[in-house]
Amino acid sequence: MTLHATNDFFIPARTGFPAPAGRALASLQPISVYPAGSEIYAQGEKAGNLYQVEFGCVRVYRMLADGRRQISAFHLSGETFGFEAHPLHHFFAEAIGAVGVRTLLPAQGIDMSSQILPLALQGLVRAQEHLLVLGRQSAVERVAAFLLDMAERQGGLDRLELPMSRTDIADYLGLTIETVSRVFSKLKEKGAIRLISLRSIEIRKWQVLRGMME
Amino acid sequence: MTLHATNDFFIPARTGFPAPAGRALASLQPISVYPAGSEIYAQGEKAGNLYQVEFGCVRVYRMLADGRRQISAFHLSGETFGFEAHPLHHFFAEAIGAVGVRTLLPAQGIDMSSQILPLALQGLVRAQEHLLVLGRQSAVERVAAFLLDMAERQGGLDRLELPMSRTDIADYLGLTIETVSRVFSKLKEKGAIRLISLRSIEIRKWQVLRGMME
DNA sequence: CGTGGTGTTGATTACTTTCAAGATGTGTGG
DNA sequence: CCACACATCTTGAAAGTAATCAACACCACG
Repeated sequence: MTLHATNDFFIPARTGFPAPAGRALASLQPISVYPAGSEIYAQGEKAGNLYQVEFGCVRVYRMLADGRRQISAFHLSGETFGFEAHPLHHFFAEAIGAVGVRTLLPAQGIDMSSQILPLALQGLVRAQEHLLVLGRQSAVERVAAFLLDMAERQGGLDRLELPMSRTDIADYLGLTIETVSRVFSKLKEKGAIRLISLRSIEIRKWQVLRGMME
Repeated sequence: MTLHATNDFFIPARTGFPAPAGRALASLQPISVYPAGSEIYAQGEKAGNLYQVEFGCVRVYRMLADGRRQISAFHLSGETFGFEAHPLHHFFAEAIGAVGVRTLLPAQGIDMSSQILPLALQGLVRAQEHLLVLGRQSAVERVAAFLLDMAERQGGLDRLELPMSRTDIADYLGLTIETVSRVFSKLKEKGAIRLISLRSIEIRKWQVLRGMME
């Protein structure tokens, strides 16, 4: 699937998520809109650009030869992704739903390291914290951690939106969709959460979820 | 355990591992020697320094309240660690065996971002690749990936040294020591590896290990 | 030559996956 | 607006993998 982005499109950044930070980095760049499921970059492609999400959600992932997939991160409004240590991409990035992305071109001559470094470090800490979840936490703990993380990134309100499918959640948490579904049901039974719709959740007992993360 | 490093010690960087890269970053800094098991920094401490391993091996990890531990990375000679996005450390760093470390102090006024950024990105890619291992690979695959990674970082020779205990390996791979031990035995039976000693391994069938990573 | 720490091996248990079926939701065309 | 079809999600039963519990072997140290 090699859909291309509709370029040079102006879209007001209305997302329901917190306003993007650090926009000063490249305010002149236009926003590209990627349709649902389209590829932003692929493993093996030339890397170099950075991308800032304006609205929507992006998944960054890696694949094994047999089709197993691990999503290393979801990126919501205001977050920056596309960091690579080498000339070629090691990961895939795809739009979940329609996504508005500001491409930050590597300015020739100008060193933006000091602006980029904090963003890279943010990603590094996030990844390392996720290692703890994948390496040492049970299915329930993983889902609880995920919900709390998503809630926090959306402003810490009781109600949160899940822009991604169960499959995406499973591939992010290192579980199967069935297990994710079962855990959702269990949390629902316990009254910790309420499913307003499939992609919309209300957290009713923060303490229960927090207690599950230890 | 708050052992302190023996400072201002000159130790020739003889390690058996590849020579450190990027030493120009702070060639003036003295080497600190941390004794086996000592703490280099702890979660909650003020962050800001970077550390470059001169010899030995460092483990960086996180803990859950109930004692579960996830090692997010081992750092060998020449590698740099200590990156943090926030003013306080989110992780612990400890010496495995005796370790020589060059502390890179944050130079006031001078912006070293352009030198630090590639190192941070290296760590980011490493962490994200490890996510795939923890999230989607079986015990055997994890151990195989670990051995190949260690071998590669030590020059790609048939013989490799494991500076860390089985417990450390388990906590890095998200397994128990029993499972790690069993996988080692299984690989030994298959003739893929030979245990020269507990901490010294010969890889006899690279293809078998590689095949296990998919 | 004990002694404590580390590593190995075996038996059982527990959790997650896999396989399978059914339910719910969404989008399209009539 | 409804009906159908496909995709996504949920639930159940069986199977598999790694964890846990337990005993023993090995190694380093005094």
